Amino acid sequence: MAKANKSRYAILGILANAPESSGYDIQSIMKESTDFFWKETFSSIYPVLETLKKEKLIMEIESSPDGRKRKTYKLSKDGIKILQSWLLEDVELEQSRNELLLKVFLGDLNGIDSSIKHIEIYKQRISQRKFILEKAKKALPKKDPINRGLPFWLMALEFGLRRMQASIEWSDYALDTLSKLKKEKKWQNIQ
Amino acid sequence: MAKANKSRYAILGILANAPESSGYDIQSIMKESTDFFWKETFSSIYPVLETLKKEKLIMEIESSPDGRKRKTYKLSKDGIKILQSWLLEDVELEQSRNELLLKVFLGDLNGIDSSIKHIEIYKQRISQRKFILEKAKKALPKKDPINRGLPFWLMALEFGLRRMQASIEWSDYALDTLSKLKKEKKWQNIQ
DNA sequence: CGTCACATGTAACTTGTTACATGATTCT
DNA sequence: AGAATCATGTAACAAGTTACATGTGACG
Repeated sequence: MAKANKSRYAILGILANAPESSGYDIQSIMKESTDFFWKETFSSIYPVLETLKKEKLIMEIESSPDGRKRKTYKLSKDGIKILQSWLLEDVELEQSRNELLLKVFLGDLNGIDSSIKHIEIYKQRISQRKFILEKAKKALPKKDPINRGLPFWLMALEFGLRRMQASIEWSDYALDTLSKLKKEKKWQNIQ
Repeated sequence: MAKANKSRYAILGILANAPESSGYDIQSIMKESTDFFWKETFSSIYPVLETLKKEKLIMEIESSPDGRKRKTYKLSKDGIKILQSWLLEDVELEQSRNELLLKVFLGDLNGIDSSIKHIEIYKQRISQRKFILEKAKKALPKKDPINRGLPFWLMALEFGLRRMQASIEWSDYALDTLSKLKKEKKWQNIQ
């Protein structure tokens, strides 16, 4: 079976929660919410929006010309149906590549210092992201107190936070292991 | 800049550690070791091998015709250089999509039971994978006691184990949250 | 004799990314 | 006036996946 186009469901999903959004809005909303587990670029959003319109899963809303030329959309009944049936389908487990791990795995080809550097940078970046997510979590309940989707967003957030925490702890363990290895002379001066 | 072809480095890396491997071997080795963070299919391995040969980064080894027709390869000096300089380059942080989280995030569109089901399946699958990884970890030191790459592989393994553990714990938390939500009547019978 | 593991590849397709291209409005 | 943000798109390219296609050797 051909790979399913999942961008469309993400876009339908955003549109379901935030009708009268434009392509630009969709990207902004994703940046504020789904960014750490799902991103779309304009180059994918606009064509998908076009396709969805042709398939009558979304409808363009006539906008009062309030200045900017925006095209805004909302879901059609078919769109809701399609989205909901996708939500019911079993999840395909993501099988992503992890370049850091590949480099760590091949670390013996390259000297320990290089691995240490990679992991330090990695730890820093993840910590930054975690910080941003923590801020988002704190801001959340005030921002949108009666939003039905709130507990679901929190759950997703929590997933990110816990995984990031695990990654940070792993970084510390790995850095520790590497510095011990480095002290054992046999690991030094490898090229 | 165009996206770098990373398959080539993974393949070079395997070949560096296991010279005289064939495309088939490379896939088997990856299946046994890098599988949880890096996979290649035959459809990518064979063409990449061909390209690498043309670029003189690997060389085909004349094999004694010991029955099966296999093409085996080893790195050239240039191949080693290219691989090592890639290993030194900063890691590009993976930004993968997580379909489960997208469905969790949009959970309010679809009733709680669906989310529960997704997460239960997810937890099961991750637990299975973790079990496999744990077995690999236990088997490791006996299998290859003087392998220089061993501590690096262990580090990668440990990353997988910790992340999976975090995912499992998150699953429990999420299932708990959902079952509480479900008890609050207001969340029931949503369509 | 049949099946599993070994073994190598091609073709078609989907998808996503990067770079390119353009222009309006709001804010300072 | 200039910068930032709003706003929408196209074109070219790279990469990976699935399905297709074929054949051998070992083992029970």
